[in-house]
Amino acid sequence: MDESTQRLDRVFAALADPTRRGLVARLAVSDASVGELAEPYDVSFQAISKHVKVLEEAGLVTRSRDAQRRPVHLNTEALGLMTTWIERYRREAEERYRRLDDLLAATAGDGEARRPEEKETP
Amino acid sequence: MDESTQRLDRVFAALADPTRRGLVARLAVSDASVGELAEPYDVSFQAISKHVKVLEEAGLVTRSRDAQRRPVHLNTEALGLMTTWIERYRREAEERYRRLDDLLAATAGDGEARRPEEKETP
DNA sequence: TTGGTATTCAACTCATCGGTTGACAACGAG
DNA sequence: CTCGTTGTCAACCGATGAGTTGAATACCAA
Repeated sequence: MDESTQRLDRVFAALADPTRRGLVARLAVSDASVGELAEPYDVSFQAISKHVKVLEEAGLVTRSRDAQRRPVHLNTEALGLMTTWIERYRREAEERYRRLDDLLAATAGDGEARRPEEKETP
Repeated sequence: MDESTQRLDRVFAALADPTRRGLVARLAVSDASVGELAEPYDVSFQAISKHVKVLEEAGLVTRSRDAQRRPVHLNTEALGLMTTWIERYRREAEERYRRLDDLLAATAGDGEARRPEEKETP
């Protein structure tokens, strides 16, 4: 399993949890301490600390290394990694669907409509 | 837990698995049957069938309903849902960082650099 | 009907995950 | 130094997830 594959595993898994997505949304507004992040949630402080750790291991956040004040900071580069992956395949598929539509339009009435991936008169 | 929150949970969780990301990448090229999808993998056919089910429940793929041939089809709308979520916060954060840089540039040499989210002379 | 092909369902195992509580560590303020 | 604040670590629990194998279903074909 290659390095970038594991990175993608971690960022997608990190955002698969609604609490962690909430933390990311909060951090988009400003950096915050773990205590500040935990305040709106019903779960224990430690649970939020764990969530932040997951985000950190995914590379989605970083922490300034000064003792008491350990403000959590959103890393937009990691978010960009995900959109790059997603958009690559979304665009590839949409481009294909567009070509398929063109083909169907061009051959309209010319016998039965066919999916292009099926063989043409083998 | 609201409906769109659950939907986001499922799409992100679906792409947190390298096998499922591989299936999505494959499906971007063309629709395919479960058997075709399973061929490149070492795991059992049933395991791939399960993965496809996860993608389907996340809304990432659909299946044409004709008996034997049950071709799996990539749904680009679900991919768009994810990028919409991610890009919203990425842009929000990047905009903020840009403003912070501007502020720091404007006040360069004017005392010590400060993070804008900390109170100004309380 | 009897196959054959393609796919799903069911039951099970093992690892991981989100949550809890309790103890511990690091530091600033008094 | 001692205290309070802030945060992490460790051990545990119940649920979920990915994988397995074996049986069942659904349909085309001979």
